[in-house]
Amino acid sequence: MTHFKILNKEPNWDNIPFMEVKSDIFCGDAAEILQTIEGNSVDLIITSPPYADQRKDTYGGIPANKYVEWFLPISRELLRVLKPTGTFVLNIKERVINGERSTYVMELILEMRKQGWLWTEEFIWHKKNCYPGKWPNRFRDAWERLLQFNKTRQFNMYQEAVMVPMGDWAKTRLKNLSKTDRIRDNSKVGSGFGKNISNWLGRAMAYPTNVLHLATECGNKNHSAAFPLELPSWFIKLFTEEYDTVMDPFMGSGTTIFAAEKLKRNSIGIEISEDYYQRVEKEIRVKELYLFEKEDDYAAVSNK
Amino acid sequence: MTHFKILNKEPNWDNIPFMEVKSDIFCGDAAEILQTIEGNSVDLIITSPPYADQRKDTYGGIPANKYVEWFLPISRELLRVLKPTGTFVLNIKERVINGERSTYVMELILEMRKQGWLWTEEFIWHKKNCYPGKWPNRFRDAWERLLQFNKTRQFNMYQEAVMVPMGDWAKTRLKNLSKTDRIRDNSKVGSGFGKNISNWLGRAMAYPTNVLHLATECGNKNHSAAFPLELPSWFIKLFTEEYDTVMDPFMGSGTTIFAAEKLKRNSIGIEISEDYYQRVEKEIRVKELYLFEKEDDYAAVSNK
DNA sequence: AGCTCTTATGAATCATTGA
DNA sequence: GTCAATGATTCATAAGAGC
Repeated sequence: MTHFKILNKEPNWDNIPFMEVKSDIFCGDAAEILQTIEGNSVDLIITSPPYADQRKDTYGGIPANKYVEWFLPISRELLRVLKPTGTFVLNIKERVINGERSTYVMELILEMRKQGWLWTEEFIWHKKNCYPGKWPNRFRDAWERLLQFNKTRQFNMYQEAVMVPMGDWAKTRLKNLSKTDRIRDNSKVGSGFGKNISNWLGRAMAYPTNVLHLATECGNKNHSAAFPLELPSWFIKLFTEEYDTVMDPFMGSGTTIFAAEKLKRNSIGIEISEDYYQRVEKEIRVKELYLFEKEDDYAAVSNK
Repeated sequence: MTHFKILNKEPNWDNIPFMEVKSDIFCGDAAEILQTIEGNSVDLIITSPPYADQRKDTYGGIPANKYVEWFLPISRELLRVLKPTGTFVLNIKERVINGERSTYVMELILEMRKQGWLWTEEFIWHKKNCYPGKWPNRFRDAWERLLQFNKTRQFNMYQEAVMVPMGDWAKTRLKNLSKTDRIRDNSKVGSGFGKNISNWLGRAMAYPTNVLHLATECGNKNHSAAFPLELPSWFIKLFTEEYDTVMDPFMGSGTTIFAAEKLKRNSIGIEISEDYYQRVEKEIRVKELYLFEKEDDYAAVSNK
């Protein structure tokens, strides 16, 4: 009954969303289901598609040399459903084949650009607790690509939503502004304590970089999530506002969908595996039940 | 006279190399000079060529759309001079052009594979102190690629040489090492953190991953190094043994050459800028002088 | 010696202006 | 219309100074 605790601590019910966002999930092939989705309707697509030759049981194991031609019809549909201001974040990493890194990711980027995608940025997900192991000619692989694609150069980005706490230096530095800071500032702004430094005042937060340090999910719930909840959460905060629509065409265990719900974004999920689909649907229903219970609690509270 | 201090503290001269390794440096165009180098003679090539449109003053700033065709003749020669067991580490990062990441690095990888290179691995250099800045649609760029290419699948790799301390105790111990301790240790063993410290650390060592966390060089003397000394040092230790040959066809300020000297590897450097070349040559001569002085000191000590 | 405090700056990127 | 030059923005790190 964890939620009762939460309820007791959070008596201001007005702020709690009640069925405000919805999660539409579909079971089926991504390329086909996508055709039923309205164009220019999605604010953020974030997904971790099956990597080549992996998860054979689920996706039939796309061979590395067929990967690009398999993905291109999907990325074409994604381009269609995405809003002009939207963003597509693709989590992917090439696997090692015969001692070499495979090149399908690079080929995919080049082909997607031909489709009209802009390859705006490549974030690095540094996996702090990557899989252990030892090989004679290779170290542990501790990073994955997070490729950012856009439809236009004018996409939405809400940088303030993902600012991180600043280091301790800020406090001391602001107390005693160094000579260099003054000089630099004066030379550029030319007016004593310029704009820059006043921006620093009272600021405890800094903008992040394009390197994300996240651990992989370690809680084993029988099914492994492609990425930790923080990963889609970070991009959802960065590229969408509340009540925007987030899509994951390879939903898997539903990490993206649950991150969206938590952040009050509508979401669309597609999953080909009946098993995964059922599990996510069940979890969504549990959440709905929780919300209904909360409605009862709300009535009880207002009766007091 | 800093080195006299070091000498006084370090009377055991036997461990110090005396002109054991040589550094051959050339001033000229890399593609041309390379043709004079013997085939199958180099154990490790590590370099940071000018990035597209970068370093215009030195290299004329190769445009992004000409980059691949500019580099391919060089990489062909590098393939020739590298030993079959050798490794080529290429430090590079694509720049942003018109809001998009440029694709020349990916195209280069694809073309180099056609030349016969194996694209074995991609290390990430996480630049902890990356360039500041703020833009409406982009975060600070905090990483660069370190592409590993090989001639054959049977390349030399000495993983034990780059093992890292494990656990918090080791970290704080390392952090608290005084400067003189580090210098003394380096000068004696010539291989990063040597005997003394590894004794303190005991057996608590782990293999690293393919993500390197290094700051860019700070407090430099007028000329900027492409990468910090630790970067070539790490790869030199990983891919070569003492008295092997290390090459940097874009020597720049000579970071790779000095790292090789310090680790007792022979080195070959090529640099097109007369200015950079002179500076490196001068520094090499200073080191030779230092070694001669040391010989005198040795005589003095043994007379006691 | 071991702290804290001070100082300097780095393969950057975007919007704007001027040729 | 293109293209080159300029100004504005800004944080983590290390070396050095001071106690």
